[in-house]
Amino acid sequence: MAYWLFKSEPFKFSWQMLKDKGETGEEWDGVRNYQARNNMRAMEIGDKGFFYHSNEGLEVVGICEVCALAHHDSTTDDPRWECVDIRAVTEMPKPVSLKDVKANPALADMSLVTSMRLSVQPVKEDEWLEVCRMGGLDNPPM
DNA sequence: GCCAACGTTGGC
DNA sequence: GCCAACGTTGGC
Repeated sequence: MAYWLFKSEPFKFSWQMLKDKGETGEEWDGVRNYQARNNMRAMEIGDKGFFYHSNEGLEVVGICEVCALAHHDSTTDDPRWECVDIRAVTEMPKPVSLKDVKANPALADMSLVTSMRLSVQPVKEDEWLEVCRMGGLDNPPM
């Protein structure tokens, strides 16, 4: 089991929109970055991820999980690009802002801080637990 | 809206 | 295979 972080600009695809998709989830298409794609290739069914709103909000708003392994991205003919499907699992009782993450020394090495522009990031287990704690999730999905 | 960071492209 | 040019991302 591994942990990840998915970034999205809420006016393009928001947490609310993912929740509305229900159990079926949504194809995480549109990624055109090798590192982000490789992260998705490494994902397994049931892997959990933070859902982060970039540009607006700038906070972790919820937790999602991988419900389909990496497959061809239907929004392009280019065979290089693949994506997984994700679905909403639970909402953060208290969204965790980028500011809060940066202010927490325990999260100084988190990709969100060190690789700001990467849109699909790996998250370490201790980081996962810490952000869940900050978000008010007493029993983090694992 | 600006701009810094950084990934990608393409000429050589 | 290098590197300059260019495009995009994303915080501020």
